[in-house]
Amino acid sequence: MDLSIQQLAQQSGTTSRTLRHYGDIGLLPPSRIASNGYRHYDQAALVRLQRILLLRELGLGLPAIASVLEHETSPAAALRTHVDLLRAEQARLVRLIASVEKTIAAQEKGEEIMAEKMFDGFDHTHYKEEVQQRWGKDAYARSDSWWRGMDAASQQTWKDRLATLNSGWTAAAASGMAADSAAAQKLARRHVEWLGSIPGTPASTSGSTPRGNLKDYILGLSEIYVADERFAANYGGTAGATFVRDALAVYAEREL
Amino acid sequence: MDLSIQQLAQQSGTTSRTLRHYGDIGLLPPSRIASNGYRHYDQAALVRLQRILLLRELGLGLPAIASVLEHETSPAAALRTHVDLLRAEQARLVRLIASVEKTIAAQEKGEEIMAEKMFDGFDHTHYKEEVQQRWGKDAYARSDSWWRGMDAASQQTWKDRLATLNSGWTAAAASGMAADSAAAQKLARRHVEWLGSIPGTPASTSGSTPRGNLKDYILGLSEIYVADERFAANYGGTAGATFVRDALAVYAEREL
DNA sequence: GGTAAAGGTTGACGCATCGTCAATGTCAAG
DNA sequence: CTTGACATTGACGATGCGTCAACCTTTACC
Repeated sequence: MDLSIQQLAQQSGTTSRTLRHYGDIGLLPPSRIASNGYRHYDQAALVRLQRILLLRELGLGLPAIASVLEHETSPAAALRTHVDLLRAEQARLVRLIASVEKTIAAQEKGEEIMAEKMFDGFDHTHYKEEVQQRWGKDAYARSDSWWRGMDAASQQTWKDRLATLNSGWTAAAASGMAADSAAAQKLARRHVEWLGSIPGTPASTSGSTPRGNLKDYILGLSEIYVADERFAANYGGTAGATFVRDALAVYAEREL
Repeated sequence: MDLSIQQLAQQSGTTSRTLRHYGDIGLLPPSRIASNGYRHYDQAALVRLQRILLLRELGLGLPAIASVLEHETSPAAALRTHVDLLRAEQARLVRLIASVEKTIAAQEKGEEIMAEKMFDGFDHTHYKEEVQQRWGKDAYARSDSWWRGMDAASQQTWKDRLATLNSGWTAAAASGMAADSAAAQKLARRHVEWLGSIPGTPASTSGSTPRGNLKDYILGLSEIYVADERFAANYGGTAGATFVRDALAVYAEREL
């Protein structure tokens, strides 16, 4: 029951070029190569390909797919990580669209006047937004390789810290405590410290960026938590996200 | 008031490498090149750079930015097109996230059993979803260059057709007519024809893909209209989107 | 058996956007 | 004169294949 490369391509909905590429990078080697050089694939290869395509549809990169298939440890864990990345990207797009629409609206109001003033004020007024957007972009681009560069233990530690933080925030928000209470501020500090473990951001200690950036970064980030429902869901709803933002804002003003 | 490349980079928040790149591709040529080869930038260049960076933050690609800055005709129009593309990408992510979460949930329920059955049934059960997702991915990747490859007149024609369609659908849905009525079916036919003007999709006439794909493509697409609120907004709310889906489904079953 | 049409192979370039060396030149300061 | 900061021009890398190009095999038909 051998399949030729074209047959496999057609069955799975990809192209033969893609299959040769997967073969080249070792992601899906042909199960047999005939004496004339032709590639042949068996049923196992078909199944593997289907899994690859599924993971690809879910947005994983080819190296990530390879690592999932090799360390056959719980695809669910890999997917859970990935969904977080997707959410970050999704949140970025939400802000992006809002920002573009705001720009369009502003331009339509007074094209002539705005045309210059808008760009004049760019680096001052829009600074916070810029930080937000840049953060989203950079972080997503780097987080994947960063994440996969960690060993399993570090990954677990990182996720544990996140889980602890989230449950702490949720409980604090539900208890009705004040955002500037000692307990909330303690959470805020831990949150900022946790953020520091993500490289390539103003909060990362390895960066040589001045602290002024960090404050704006935290303030911008906390606004995202409120503005985007996806984050809000992590903190027990909009009220929870608002609480997180307020606590972070107080902390940023006081300590950064 | 000349600026060196480093000064400009620092002021604008980019890197000197980026500036040299922009110079190389002609997007932002240095206003003066000294006899020693050093680049120097004046105030006009700074303003231009700020506009470039703003557009980049909004997600435009460098060729798109160049075309906006050259044909200085209404940046709003360019942005409006872009926001549509962003929305498509955003919709794709929404579906992607939902899909990944569904996968995770399914896996957590019965890991051992599902692990194989899931992938067994992949190409049958998930085919529609695959079509949806692939459409979103491909379309976004290609639509930008496709769109910018058109002359202004063609762009206008295309947008007019879309606007006409949308208002037609909205009106039809509001009138309470049946999805299989003649008027609705006429709209559906026009809708499918309009879809054919987008290259790289099963609906495009230039493609040599068999008609079986087209039917699934249309069915998958119409589901998106309902599932995603962004599209629904185009058709006068969820009810409108449902109407569009039903009408397209009837059309697909009868004609494709 | 000849010939043409499919279908196969291995390169290798291209795309978008710079990051990141490498090798080298220039200028201001000690 | 030497050192160090700042400048230059290449050129590779990364992502995931699309798209030729040049060439060989197999199949089908006359």
